[in-house]
Amino acid sequence: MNRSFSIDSILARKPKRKIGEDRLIRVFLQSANLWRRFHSLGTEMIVTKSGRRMFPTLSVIIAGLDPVKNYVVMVDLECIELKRFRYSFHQSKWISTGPGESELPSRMFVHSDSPARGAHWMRSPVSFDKMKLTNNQLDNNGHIIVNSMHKYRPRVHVIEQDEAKTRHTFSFEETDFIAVTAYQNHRITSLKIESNPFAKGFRECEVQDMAHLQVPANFQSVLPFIFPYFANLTANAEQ
Amino acid sequence: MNRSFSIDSILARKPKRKIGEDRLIRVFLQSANLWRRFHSLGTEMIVTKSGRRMFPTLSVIIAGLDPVKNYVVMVDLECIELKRFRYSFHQSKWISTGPGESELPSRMFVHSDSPARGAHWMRSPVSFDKMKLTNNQLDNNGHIIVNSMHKYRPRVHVIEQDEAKTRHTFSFEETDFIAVTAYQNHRITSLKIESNPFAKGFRECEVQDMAHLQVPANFQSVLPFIFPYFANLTANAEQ
DNA sequence: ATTTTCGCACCTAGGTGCGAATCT
DNA sequence: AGATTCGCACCTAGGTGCGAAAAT
Repeated sequence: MNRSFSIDSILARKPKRKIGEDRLIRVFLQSANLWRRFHSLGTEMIVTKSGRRMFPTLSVIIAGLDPVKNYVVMVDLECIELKRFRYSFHQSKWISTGPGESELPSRMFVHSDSPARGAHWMRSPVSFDKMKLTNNQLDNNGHIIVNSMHKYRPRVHVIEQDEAKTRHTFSFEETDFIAVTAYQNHRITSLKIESNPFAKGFRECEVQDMAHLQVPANFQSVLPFIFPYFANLTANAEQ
Repeated sequence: MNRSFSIDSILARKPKRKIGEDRLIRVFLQSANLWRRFHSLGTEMIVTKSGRRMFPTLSVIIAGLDPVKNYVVMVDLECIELKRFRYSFHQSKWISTGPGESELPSRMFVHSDSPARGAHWMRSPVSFDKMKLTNNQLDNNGHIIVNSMHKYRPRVHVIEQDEAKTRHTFSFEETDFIAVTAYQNHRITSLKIESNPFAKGFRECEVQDMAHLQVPANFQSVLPFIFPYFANLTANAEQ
């Protein structure tokens, strides 16, 4: 059957979308499983004067950008509960202790690839591993300033570099964390040690069977190389 | 005395320069003294399959850019003598041995800050320390491909990101080098070891006076911690 | 005979939590 | 008492030339 359309109805149609218009930008969290393991325990992030990385690292996969348009990608921290927290070792949980610090707008961590075309951002996961948190309110190293014992949620911002500078913002509940100067929940400590390669030194290795170990035949010839080392240790200890 | 000008002579004058036009871009070599010490001996750069950094690092100070205009900064290598070289240990000098490989156009090392505004490039020295040289003609890590035993001169290119894409190219005689897979001139080796922090392990330290060193009092108590280590070494050696 | 490759010990540079000391 | 700081040992990650072995 043939269909006919009135001129009016045709003119009333929305214009076809132009390429690059009304795109649906999507952002997916990387390492979501690891984030969830921390989240279920109550994620803590160490914060220091000189700046400390986050672990897990915030890293996202971005889709739906215009490959040839330029974008700036950045992260900031939203203080998601305006109160101060304290960890009750007794109850093994965080309890709020009154209103928190008045929160200034968070600094932005601009990803160093910015600005770059959509094709670049979508080619591979975008990692914010260089981002550091500090509790130094006077920091001038460009680190993100937070208040210890407060709760934050990272936000990823994708800004189109045209006249409109349209901003798209994404965040993930799994990445909530409380800023601390020292870990409170020892389960968090354990999970960090277990999963962060840089903390491998604190992992409890499986105890090896050392029954077969013997003093090597050449041990005597090796001793002279050891003496200065220990002598040095002693000398230092005496200072 | 009054001077008069004919209408014609006034019309024949060049128009006044507009801001941002006909700028005199200048590029200065960093660490020029170090480069000259190598150059006077005949600089050699190690080249490997997996890629090797240059030392000294090519680093330049850029001046005369338009602060708000965008530029791309890149480096390539010009093969400056189309012949193959050989080091005569006898005469302690490089001698040419016939025509070299036919040289394909060099790959470009694009500085990772590109594109950026003139203000950014002029703010601090622009270092190409991430650039790596390879002799693998099939390299797909984006390293700069060179022929061993050939002579090169790095070129710095500054490209204006406008319609014209004007390219300005700079190079420095002090940065000439011969690509090698192993150092030929032992004076070059010595100067590399002396000046490259990563080669500190090969420096001849001043021999310390160890007369004061003695076996520490607690040496016996420490021994158990050493035994497994050496036993391990021996076990490995026997495998 | 000359040139290249490869594993290695030894570095630089910097990211971990620990625990004693200190601050508030 | 709770929160923070700081030096430290122990890691990751990767840039050095060495020297034996291999390739050409």
